[in-house]
Amino acid sequence: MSRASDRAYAQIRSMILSGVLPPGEQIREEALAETCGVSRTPVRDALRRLEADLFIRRSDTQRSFVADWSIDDIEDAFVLRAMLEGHAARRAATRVTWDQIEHLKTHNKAIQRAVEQPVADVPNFLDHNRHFHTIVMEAAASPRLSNMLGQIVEQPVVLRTALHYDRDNLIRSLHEHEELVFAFVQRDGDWAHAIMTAHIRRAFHAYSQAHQSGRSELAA
Amino acid sequence: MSRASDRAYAQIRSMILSGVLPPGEQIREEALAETCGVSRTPVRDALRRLEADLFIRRSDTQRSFVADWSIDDIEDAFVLRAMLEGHAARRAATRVTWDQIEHLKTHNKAIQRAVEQPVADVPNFLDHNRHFHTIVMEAAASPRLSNMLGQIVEQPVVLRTALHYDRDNLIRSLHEHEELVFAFVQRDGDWAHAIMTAHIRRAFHAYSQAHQSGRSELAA
DNA sequence: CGCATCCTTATTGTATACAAAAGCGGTAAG
DNA sequence: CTTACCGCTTTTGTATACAATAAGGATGCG
Repeated sequence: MSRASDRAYAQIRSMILSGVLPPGEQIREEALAETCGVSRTPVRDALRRLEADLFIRRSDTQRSFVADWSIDDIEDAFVLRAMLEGHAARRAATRVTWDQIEHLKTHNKAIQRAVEQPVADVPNFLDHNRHFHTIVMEAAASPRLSNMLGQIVEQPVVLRTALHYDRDNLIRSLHEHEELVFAFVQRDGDWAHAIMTAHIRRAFHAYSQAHQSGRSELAA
Repeated sequence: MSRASDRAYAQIRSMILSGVLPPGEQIREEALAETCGVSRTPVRDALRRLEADLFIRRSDTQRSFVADWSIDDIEDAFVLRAMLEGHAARRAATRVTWDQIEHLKTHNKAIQRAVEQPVADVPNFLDHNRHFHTIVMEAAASPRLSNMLGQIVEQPVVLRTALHYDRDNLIRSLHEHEELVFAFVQRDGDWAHAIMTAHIRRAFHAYSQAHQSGRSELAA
């Protein structure tokens, strides 16, 4: 898409995610335009998209505010993600190609290497984890499903989740990926669905626990 | 929202729904601006919203076209809608307030009146049907779910579906709504889920049949 | 005759100026 | 002391002009 409105979108989004624009903060188009070094026109464009993504809310009188994501909101997102990605896994089980299965195995091996490091290589874990899930979505062959998941799976949340993973969670995550591949090989959609649902819900509980124990640092 | 961009949105939307802008037609901002009697700015605003509503698609080079859905796309959307709205019904069953239940009953009575007309009053049917589903979504209390469903439930498809409903389908639809209210009163999430899933899938098959038998008129 | 490339034209993206509307504060009346 | 109203300031909405980019067609080369 267009350069200026894209930059504005990415920049405002990252400002929200990094906390520069805290939840509840009112958003003034002109101020953002100055920050991003563009005029209000592309900023307004970006705000529209961010509003559609639920990063921004508008009052009844057209004022924009940074959305406030409570832990409940995040659980909500995880529940939806579990449902959608479980559905994707079921579809994928009967559609995935042998070539895709090979790719999934390759990524799992890379994840294994990342986990087996003396200090777990989280960036690599995340990278291959993302590719793994992307391949599953491709195998599910439902553009709408991919599109919706893209909106729900906020990488910052994924990042925070993984950052708080202990080794046990990392290994469990890997094993779930491996099991999912087995289910694909067996063309067992129900099994794939169950594994993926459990995979996402375990991730939520890891996030939730880390978030609770990490409250003090946020409050400080 | 703002007057000009609202008028533009409503007008363009109705042009798409009425077929003045047929599927696949390229959209030129300036031409629409002239038609709506406003400048390009609010038209662009409206196009963004219509794009989010999937009334409009954009090519990789930023050209806008009236969306054209294949039957496979539509089935895909219906499957997702059944899943999401089924989930919403389950959540709603344990959260819906008595006040909301009263509203649901009111809309069902209005739907009944619309259906009982000598010639079914489809606009009224659609209007109260939409309100009914909106209340269910509100009762489900998941903003993300509402948001995603808003993207998936393509109003042109809903409209066409209802336009092709025969009286039998209209009555079945009403009965399903009534059953759903019963399930809510019983706080039976599983029942609500099942009814809603069946409701959506019946709608798909009605659409599918109407679409097939209606091909000739579209081709003409 | 086919195909690549450049040039023209059509269309979209961005900036700026101005208009409309909402918030805010002060003042005066009850 | 409260409240309603008025006008000033801030913020958003719209129009217009201009810049950038993509489509379509002509021209020249193989």
